Amino acid sequence: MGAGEAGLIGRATLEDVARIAGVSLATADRVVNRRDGVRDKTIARVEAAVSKLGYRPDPAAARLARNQSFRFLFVLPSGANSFMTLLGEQVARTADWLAVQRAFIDVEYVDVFDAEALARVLENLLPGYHGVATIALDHPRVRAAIDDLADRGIPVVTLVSDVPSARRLHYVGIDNPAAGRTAANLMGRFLRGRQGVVGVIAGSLSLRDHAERLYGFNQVLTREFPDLVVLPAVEGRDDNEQTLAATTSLLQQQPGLVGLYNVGAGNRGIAAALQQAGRDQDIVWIAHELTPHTRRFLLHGDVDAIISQNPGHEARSAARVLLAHCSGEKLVPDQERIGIDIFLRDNLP
Amino acid sequence: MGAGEAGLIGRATLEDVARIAGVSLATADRVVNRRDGVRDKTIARVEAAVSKLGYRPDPAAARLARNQSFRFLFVLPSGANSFMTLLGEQVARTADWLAVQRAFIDVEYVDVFDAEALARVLENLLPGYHGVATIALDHPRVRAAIDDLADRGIPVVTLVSDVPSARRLHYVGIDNPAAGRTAANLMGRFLRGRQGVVGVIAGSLSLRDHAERLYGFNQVLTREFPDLVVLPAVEGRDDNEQTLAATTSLLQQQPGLVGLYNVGAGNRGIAAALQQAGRDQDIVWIAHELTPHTRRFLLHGDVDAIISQNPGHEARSAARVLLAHCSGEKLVPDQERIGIDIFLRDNLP
DNA sequence: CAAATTCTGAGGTGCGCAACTCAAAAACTG
DNA sequence: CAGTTTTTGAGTTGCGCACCTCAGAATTTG
Repeated sequence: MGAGEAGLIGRATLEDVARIAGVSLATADRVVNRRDGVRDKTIARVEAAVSKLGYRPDPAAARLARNQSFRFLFVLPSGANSFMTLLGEQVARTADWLAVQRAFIDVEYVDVFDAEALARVLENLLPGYHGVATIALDHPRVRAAIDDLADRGIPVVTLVSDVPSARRLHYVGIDNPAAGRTAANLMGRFLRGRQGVVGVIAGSLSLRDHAERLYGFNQVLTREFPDLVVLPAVEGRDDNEQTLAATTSLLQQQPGLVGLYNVGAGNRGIAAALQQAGRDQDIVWIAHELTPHTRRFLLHGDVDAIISQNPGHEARSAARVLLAHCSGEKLVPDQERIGIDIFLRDNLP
Repeated sequence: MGAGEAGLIGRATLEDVARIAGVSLATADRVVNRRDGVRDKTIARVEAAVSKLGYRPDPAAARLARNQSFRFLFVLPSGANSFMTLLGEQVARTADWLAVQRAFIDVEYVDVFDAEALARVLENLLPGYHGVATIALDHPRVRAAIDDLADRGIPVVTLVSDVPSARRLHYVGIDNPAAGRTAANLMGRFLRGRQGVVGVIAGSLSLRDHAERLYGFNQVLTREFPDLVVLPAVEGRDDNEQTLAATTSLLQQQPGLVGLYNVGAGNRGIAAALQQAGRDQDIVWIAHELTPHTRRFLLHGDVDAIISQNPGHEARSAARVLLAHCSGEKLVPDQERIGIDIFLRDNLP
């Protein structure tokens, strides 16, 4: 079963091309691999044969012959909230999957909030790496480190959080302003007909992704839902304790609170605060990132919607982008587009 | 750049395994390929070396050596609504991508509603195909045809619409009851505080996916939103004209209509009907499948939410599942899970 | 027209593996 | 212990390609 039958389907080989073009294998090879020393007329003949036969070099054989392999470094945050833990797991599984493609992933962990530490890792990248993927921090030294790597021909992809001004090859992650707008849209519609105040909690306003989400959220909510008033964001440092405290004081100071948007992590803190105040079912709460915790809160009806990104997709996408860049293969662009997922209780995976 | 360095990373080869195990290459090969004629003691020695070195056969080299290739048939509906057109395009792009993996896709078109025709195609499958993917119809003869193929060792994956009772290898598509529940959830929340009637339009109640969505929709709406009354579904045959007519008469007969759920295609008909009645902004309309048309309706504020599935993901997933099955590779399960996408105006791709 | 230059053909090697043969060695049998 | 069977070693071939050499052919130049 599944045996042989190569000739049946007739994938054209370089030898076929050479025969059809009436040249030798060596010349055909020179043409397809863009080596010089071939007359234009001959090149045209070979290319005609290529397109006539629909010849496409077998990438497996090519990689085998070139005997090349790639090594990538993933730099992930060490202070692990649930989402980052998921991402770490997915990177590990991606490594497994990539090994099969003759590519290898190493992972290094640095403190999320420590831009200097991240920059140091990038600056001291060991030789031998063909690419880097990292959760970037938008900081001058990080940006410089990324540009340096780019200058050295080492592609960098930013993961989850971008540094648009740096010469990174690619950003793998969601459109954060759009995510914020989406949250606002849901918030506004879920609160239809109610007036009141909407609280916002962010991890840190100096995290680019959080700031962008906030921007989008405010934009849509103030413009399209004038019955609702958005409070200034308070910082929870992506930490459950601090977020609990912040939420509790928010609840006390704002009796008219009808909605809560958590831009970052720390959702367990919010759940605890709402429960203590007995308002877990009544306040419309929108959170980010589907994790075991937020999933539970959603199923219980505490969280009303989760805006999320798929860590598995992101890990694989980062790897694919790096690999495709290094080996000159092309990729399917819309396979690498990370969507803004909306999860309600009924469409949970 | 990107050159060589194979040995640096040290992917172990079979030869390494043989040397470490103190056996010949031939014996190592016998063990890893489960050929017999090797003593248990020797097998153990080789396997120890395999795990010690972390040896994993290079699948590219293996496929090259086996010189095997696969051929799959995709059976798609010919009566093309927008979504099916998208799916067709994505299958074509997948074919392109698969060619690189030494696998080939042929596409055949049959009428969506003609179960007999579909069954005939499956029954008369040409030899040489290693697998089939099809938008299935839940019909006895189709089911029998699928089971027959399964008996002949030809894997069948159902695409978009399933036949759970048949021995298909895999279903690539969304959980349709859950999609219906998701639509109901959104409908209920978007209509918070309003009372009235919700109309439902389906392509055909004999299409399994439509019936399932309907079931989920009714279930949630009646149970959780008692202020809303769901009308019996009317059929639009996934056709713009018929759907226009159905919607128009619905609008006339139901002055209290506040929501509209279209389970299938024909959304252009709905848009026209709503516009003619001047109710395009007022009625909450939830539709399925993100296409150029529904996208436009969503941006205009006519459609309030789109429940969708990603045709590109589905096409690639079907191909990956078939390929992995045929070549005995394993796949990443959650990469093959098709999610229920929710699109609002703000999170459109 | 000869010399210099540019092209081209023929051939080889190796990548890691599958699949095979054949002979030799080791392990069992009676 | 001879005879049989099972296990192992050594080797070959080919998959499609990349990359290399070298000699000979075709073309251009002086």
